[in-house]
Amino acid sequence: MFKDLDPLLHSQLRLSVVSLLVSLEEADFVFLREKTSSTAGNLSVQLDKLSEAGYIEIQKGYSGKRPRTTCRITETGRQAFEDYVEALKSYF
Amino acid sequence: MFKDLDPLLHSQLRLSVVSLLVSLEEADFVFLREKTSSTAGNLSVQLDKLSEAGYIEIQKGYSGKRPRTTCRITETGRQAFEDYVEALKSYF
DNA sequence: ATTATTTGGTTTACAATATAAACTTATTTA
DNA sequence: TAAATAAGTTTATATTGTAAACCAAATAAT
Repeated sequence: MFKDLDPLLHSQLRLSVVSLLVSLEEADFVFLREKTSSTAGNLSVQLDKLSEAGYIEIQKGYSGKRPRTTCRITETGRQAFEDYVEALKSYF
Repeated sequence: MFKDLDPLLHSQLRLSVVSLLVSLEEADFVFLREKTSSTAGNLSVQLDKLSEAGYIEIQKGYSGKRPRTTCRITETGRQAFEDYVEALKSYF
């Protein structure tokens, strides 16, 4: 009847992040924080979860002297997003 | 950028219930429990929340001698569902 | 030169949620 | 009349989501 919704994506902030990464391929922490209007703390936690699940890859580097965390979606993450969108359709 | 998702509907079970009620107009507790594959306890709690928010109306009556709880969606609930679907589009 | 502020985060503590287990009350069935 | 089933509700627990507090480094102000 209703398809299960991946709990990892069924969260406003994580869904926003993945949604952005699906089209952008790469985005840094500050960009994501601004686009999602989230706090840094919350974003940090949610990025870790997505990373833990293998949905995104996180690279910590530097932009000049300032730290710069960049994220990109993985194939797993892209697939999960597609599945999520598909599953949602069963509710409408 | 991303529209806020009504937390009351952004829950698999509550969304399932509202989704059913939007097209069915009326459904009883047992029907909802079966269609959503939920436990009675969980369903009971979530129905209360939807009712509390004015998204559904709950009527407790009898079918013969057995108790029968029937639910129907309210105009508020129907509108909230539409808004939720609309908001979701901003993520895709 | 030292102090204060900003930047880019992470950790942690707390509040809210979701969920199932346990319970209740009434009704059949054995 | 005892056991099982039905239809829920209540309550306890585990999981989440979130922001506040924190930290380290860089830049700006005095």
